Amino acid sequence: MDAAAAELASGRSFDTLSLREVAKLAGIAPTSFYRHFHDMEGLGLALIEEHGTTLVNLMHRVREQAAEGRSVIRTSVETLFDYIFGNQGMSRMILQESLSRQSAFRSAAEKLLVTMSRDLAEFLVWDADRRGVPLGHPRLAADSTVAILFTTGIALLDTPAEERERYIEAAIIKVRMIMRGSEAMGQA
Amino acid sequence: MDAAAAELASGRSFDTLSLREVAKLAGIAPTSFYRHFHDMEGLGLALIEEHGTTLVNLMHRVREQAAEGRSVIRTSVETLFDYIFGNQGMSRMILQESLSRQSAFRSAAEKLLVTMSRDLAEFLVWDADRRGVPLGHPRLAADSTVAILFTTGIALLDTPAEERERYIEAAIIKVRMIMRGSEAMGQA
DNA sequence: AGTTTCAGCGTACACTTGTACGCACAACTG
DNA sequence: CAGTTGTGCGTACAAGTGTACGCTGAAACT
Repeated sequence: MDAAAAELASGRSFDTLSLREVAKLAGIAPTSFYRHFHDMEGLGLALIEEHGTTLVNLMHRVREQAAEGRSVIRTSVETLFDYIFGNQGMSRMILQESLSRQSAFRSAAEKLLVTMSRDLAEFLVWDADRRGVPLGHPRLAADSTVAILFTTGIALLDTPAEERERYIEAAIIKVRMIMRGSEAMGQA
Repeated sequence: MDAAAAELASGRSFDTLSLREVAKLAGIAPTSFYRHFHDMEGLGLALIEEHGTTLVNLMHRVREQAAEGRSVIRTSVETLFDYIFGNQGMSRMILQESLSRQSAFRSAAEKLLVTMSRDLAEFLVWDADRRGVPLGHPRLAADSTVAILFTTGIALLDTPAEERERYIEAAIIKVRMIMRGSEAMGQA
């Protein structure tokens, strides 16, 4: 799994990755691969699974901590972007597979994004209630936010360092814009 | 190009597509491929180029026509989704490549999305002026809209027919939400 | 102590891949 | 009519692919 993740991080797409290659990088014989996974598909699913739970837990924790103090939006965006930066290969893979054709990968990746969206929606509703500001279509707002953050985050990876700060600020504005829109729709 | 597009439409990802395979599907010998493209990369770029200009022109025309009568948002969303449906393979490829590692593909795909976003922003500003409603961060609003529409559109492809209508309505609400947010930010 | 399970290995096979080379024929161009 | 250019072909090769088969030795049970 480490070998595959490392190769993904260096830009390779998962389906150009061969069983033999992964085995060689992991320092085992090609045939020994089968002791661990039935397939390359098995490997891919295990990778998505692992990073998925990590990511979901991470965002959970961030929202709990951020409630006391700084802007939740800013903290969440920055944390997610940090994670994407630290796990470039996997993040790219998850988003790309969620856009692929019906397959085990696509289901796994989509499940993760849906979970993140559902969790975020739950938080948004709770937070809006607390502030007494009704939201319109909170689930759709969360959906949009997750989509925007992932696409922006991935795009950020190949952006020259000096422009990154500007892009992150732009992402924060985008999220705020969605929230404002949702609030406006909640009042109507 | 037709052979490759057909294969993409059936769910294959571009980089699992081999030169020999494309040649066979096109009914020519593998070596004849080189008479047309220097590379598989050449083929891919030509495909993106072709569909890119088609798509940009299509959206242009839709906005001109839609100005007289129906909701611009609704018409644009429906037209774009129709295009994505009619060109599943290419649409998927463009979006996936825009999320890949720095490469010729990624540049080409990104260029297309940026163009669409710029065009949309231009229209939004013009339309907002006309209605006397100032927009906040129109360029970011357009960015978000394009991202949302493409990701939603691709996701729609593998959605059972009976749920599609609901998803399309959801996409329209998402876009309206962004517009409302942009307007709210424009007033502040 | 005896047995089972686990994780590794080498060899082998049939298949696919990109591409170098040189030849053949059509369609234009002068 | 001679020549150039564009598009096609078959053959060949070295490299890489997934996986079947059966062997090993260590670790973990019973």
